[in-house]
Amino acid sequence: MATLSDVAAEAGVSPTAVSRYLNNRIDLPQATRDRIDKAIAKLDYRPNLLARRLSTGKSEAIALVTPDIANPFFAELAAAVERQAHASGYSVYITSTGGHADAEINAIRRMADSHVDGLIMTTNRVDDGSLANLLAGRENVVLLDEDIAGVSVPRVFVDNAEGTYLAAQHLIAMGHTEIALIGGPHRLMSVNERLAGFARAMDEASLPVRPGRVLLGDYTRDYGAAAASVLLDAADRPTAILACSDYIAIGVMQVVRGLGLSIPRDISLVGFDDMAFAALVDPPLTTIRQPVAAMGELAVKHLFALLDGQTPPAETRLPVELVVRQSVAAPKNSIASSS
Amino acid sequence: MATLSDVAAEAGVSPTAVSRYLNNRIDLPQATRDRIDKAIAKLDYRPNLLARRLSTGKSEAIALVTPDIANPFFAELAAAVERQAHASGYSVYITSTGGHADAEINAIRRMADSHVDGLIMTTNRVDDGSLANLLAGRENVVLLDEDIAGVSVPRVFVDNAEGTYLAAQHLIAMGHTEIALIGGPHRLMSVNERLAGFARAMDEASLPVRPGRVLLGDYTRDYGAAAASVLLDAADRPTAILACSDYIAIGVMQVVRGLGLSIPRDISLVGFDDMAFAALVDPPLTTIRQPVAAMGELAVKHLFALLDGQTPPAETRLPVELVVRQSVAAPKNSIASSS
DNA sequence: GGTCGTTAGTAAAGCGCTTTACATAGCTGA
DNA sequence: TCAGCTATGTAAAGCGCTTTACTAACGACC
Repeated sequence: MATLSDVAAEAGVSPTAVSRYLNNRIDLPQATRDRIDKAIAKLDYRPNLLARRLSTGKSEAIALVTPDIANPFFAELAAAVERQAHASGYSVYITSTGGHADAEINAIRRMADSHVDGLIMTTNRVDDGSLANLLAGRENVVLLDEDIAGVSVPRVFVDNAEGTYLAAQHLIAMGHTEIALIGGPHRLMSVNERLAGFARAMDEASLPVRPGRVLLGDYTRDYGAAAASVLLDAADRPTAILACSDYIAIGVMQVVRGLGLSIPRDISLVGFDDMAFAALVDPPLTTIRQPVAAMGELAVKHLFALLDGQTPPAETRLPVELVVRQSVAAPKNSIASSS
Repeated sequence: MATLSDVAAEAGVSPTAVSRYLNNRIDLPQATRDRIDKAIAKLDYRPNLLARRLSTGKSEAIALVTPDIANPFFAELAAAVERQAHASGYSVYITSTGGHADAEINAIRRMADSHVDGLIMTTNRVDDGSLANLLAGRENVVLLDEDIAGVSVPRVFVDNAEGTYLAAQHLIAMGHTEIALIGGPHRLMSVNERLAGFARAMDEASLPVRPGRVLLGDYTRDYGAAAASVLLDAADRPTAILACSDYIAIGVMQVVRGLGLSIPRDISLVGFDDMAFAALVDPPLTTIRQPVAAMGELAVKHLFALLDGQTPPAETRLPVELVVRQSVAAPKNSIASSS
C-alpha cells in the first residue's frame, strides 16, 4: 500500500505539500498539481483513514447502537440513519446489543474508544442509571426512539401517547367499551406514554380503565400471546385489544385463532408500529404508523447539528398516524356508536 | 482522555512497560502490576483503538457489505455475522449499498481504507467485472449468499437448486403439472441455480418447462405482482406458482387476491427464504427455508480461518428445507397423484 | 538597491500506541 | 572473584498522517 511519502517522493515534493494539497490547504501551481495527481494515480494511493483519524482526532464516522439489527424496526431505523449520514460523507458503525445492559455499556465504550465523532443510541430497556452515567455530559450523543432517564442529550421520539389515543378512539368509535391494552416493559417511557394515551381516550369517553385489562410485559410476539391467553381466558373477555406493538398483535392473533375465534368478528385488534408484515397478515392489521425513516434522518441531523456546535431541540416528537385495515369491527351484540 | 504515558507517569514506570503489561508481553512483579492497575483505574484509562490499530496494522474488525440492511434477510444475516464475530472479540462494520455498483465499490474501498482485517461481501446484482477486479487476489474476503463471477475467495451459499427442486417436487406430488416459476434477476447465480433445480424436478416428472412459464426479474414484491399478472392473465393459467423469494410470493398473493382468486384453492404457491412474515400471511406460506444464521456464522468462521492462514473450503453449500404450510393444495379438477 | 509581499514550498513535531533492541542490578556457580 | 544469567525494566523508532512554523526565491515598488 502506497503512503503519502511514496507519493511525495514520486512527485518530487515533500509529504507536507501532498497532504496540504489533498486537504485543500495550499495553492499549488498547475504543474505541481499534475505531478502529484500523476503520482497518486500511478501508485494507486489511498489515504490511510486510521492515520488521518489519529492525527486529526476527527473520524467522520458516527456510531449507532441498537438492541437488535435483525428486528425490522431497528433495521429500518439503521438504514435511514446510514442513508442520511452517508449523504454527508460520514460512515456509520452499527452495533447490536441484544438488549443487554452490559452489551450496551460495552458498545458505548467501544465506540468511544474507536473515537467516532458521535453516537445515536436506541434502547429497549429501562436503564438502572449506568447508561445515564456513561452518557452524562456528553455533547455528541442523541437518543432515538426510547428515553434514558436522566440524560440531557437531544432526543428524537414519536408521539407515543397520541398513537394509542388514536387507536383507542378508533375502537371506541366502533362501539367498543371493553378494551384491553397489552404493552411493553413496565416503566419504559414509550410504555408509560402509550398507556397514558389509552387512558386519556378512555377517560374522554367516560370509560374506566380496569386494572385487569392492562397487561405490561414485552414488545414481543410471545408476550402478546401470553397476555392474550390471560385476557381471553377470563370470564369477561374484552371485545377489543390494543396491542402496543405489531409483534404483540401477532401473538394475539395466534392465540385468538387457537381459540377458534375470529378477528375482527369476535375480537377487534389494533397494533402499533406498522411494520411491513402488518399489511400482510390475516386479517390485515389496523395499526399506528411510526415515521421510522424520518426518525432516523432527524436523529442524524440533530447529531450533526450538535457536532457543529449548534443546539438542536432538546426533544422532538414525530407524529404518528392511524392506518385502518381490517382487524377492527363493531363488537358483536352491540351497535356501533356514531363517532 | 488519559493516555498510556499518563498511566506510566502515574505508576512511575515507562510507557513501554505499561504497553507490554497490557498486552501480556512482559512479566512484572506483583507490586509493579498493582501500581499500574491502580493508575489505570485512577485515570480511567482506555487504550486508543485508533492508535493501536495504526501501530499494529491489525484492527480486530471485519466489514460486512450488504445490499440493504432494512431487508430482513440481510438484517438477519448481519445479526448472525455480528454475533459470531463478537464472540471472537471482533467488531463488525456494516454498510448498505442499495444494490448499486458504485456504492458497492465505494464500500469495499472504504473498508479497505479503514484497514479492517477482513470483508464479508453479499450482493444481489450481477457483477460486470468491476467487483471481481477489486476483489481479485485478496486473501481476506469471503462471499456470502450470492456469487461474484471470477473471484476465487471462499464462498458460502445455500443449496439453491435443491430448494426449488424440493418445492417443485412438492407441487408435482400434489398433482400439479402446470407450474410456473418467478425468479430474480437473469444471470444471477442463485437464479440460475433455482431455475435448474426447478427444471430437474420437472424433467424427472417428464413435465415440460414452458418458456412462457418462467419469468425472471427481481426478488421483489413488485416484480412478483407484475409477473403474476402476466401469468394469470394468460389463457392457460398455471395451477401453481413457484416464487423464488417470499417477497415475490407476497406480490403474487396480492394479485391473486385482486383477481378474486384464492390460494391455495385456485392457485398453489410456494415461496423461498422462509422470512419471518411467511408464517404470518394469509394463507401461511409454504416455502423453502434458508439457514440464515448458519450462513452468517459460517462466513465469519471461514473468514477467520483465512486470516489465520488456513484454507477454508472454496465453496460451502448449506442445506435448505421445505416448510409445508397452507399455500399448496391439489389443483382444481384433478386428482392428486400419490407421491 | 533595499524592503516588502507573494509564491512555492519544507522541516519537524505530534497523534497514542507497539516493538525491537538494549541496559542495569543482583545473584549464582565455578 | 568474575563471567554469565535472570529479573526488571527502558529508549527510541516507527505506524501514516496533519499542522505549525518557517524559509528561499523572486518580483515589484519607492
